[in-house]
Amino acid sequence: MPEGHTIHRLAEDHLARFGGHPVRVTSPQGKFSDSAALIDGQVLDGVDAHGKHLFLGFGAGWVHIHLGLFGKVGFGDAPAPPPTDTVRLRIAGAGAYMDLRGPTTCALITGPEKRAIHERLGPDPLRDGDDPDKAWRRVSRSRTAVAALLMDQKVLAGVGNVYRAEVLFRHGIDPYRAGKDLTRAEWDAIWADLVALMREGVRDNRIDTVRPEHTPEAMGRPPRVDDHGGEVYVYRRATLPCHICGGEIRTAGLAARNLFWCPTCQKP
DNA sequence: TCCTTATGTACAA
DNA sequence: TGTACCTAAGGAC
Repeated sequence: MPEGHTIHRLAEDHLARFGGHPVRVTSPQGKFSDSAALIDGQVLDGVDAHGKHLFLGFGAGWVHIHLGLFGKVGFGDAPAPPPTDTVRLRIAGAGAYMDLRGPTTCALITGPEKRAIHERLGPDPLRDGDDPDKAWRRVSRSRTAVAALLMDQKVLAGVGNVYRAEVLFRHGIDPYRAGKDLTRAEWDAIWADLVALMREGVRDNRIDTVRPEHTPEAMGRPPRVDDHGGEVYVYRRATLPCHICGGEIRTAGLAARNLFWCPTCQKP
């Protein structure tokens, strides 16, 4: 379930549960066993997150985690139960444990390797001080559809399929519009909105994008929470009525992912 | 029990 | 553009 807000939240959660104390590190599934042995018993002394990349710092290096599409982190209270055979990484401390399953990446890397990852990622709305101008320089020169640019982690880090669909809806922007046809004001508004939405996402650990005046309650419709855990305008709402205009939400494939938008509220 | 689907990315052709 | 990879849940049989 990972967009950038999930990863930043995980960084905070790891620090809160394990920071400053030695932990047991194992790989019940086996693929991370050699590296786990190198950090087992060390102190978690720092965490970092950039886009969808999570970094856990130990004396021996950084554990680089990318959840991909299927990866999941589960926390629990100590004592940890026997792990199941799909647990790639288990970290167990005095009061809590975490199990990582199904990640695209779980690897022990060096400081320079970590730096190289930061260098190939675009600015992240959740990293204080990241510069939206860096993203604007690429967006404003590109003929690529803005919906594809928002998902390109080299342009902008942390936005995934939900935030891209929702932020374009909130700004009434057609997903197929070329990046170079966005105005500077539109880009600044999108960035500011992502900063606010994703910070809320970290705080609440879910994606909510519907403005108070558009909630079902405010619109006189029955209350509802979307089945991915938050309240949204268009994501996975294909063929359902738009919260604002009542027209049908449309879906189409774009860059191997499902795109959702309202053709009435997001005119070309 | 099998099939589909999913908030992602990398690499081959 | 297609395909491979990692896992689990839900729905169709």
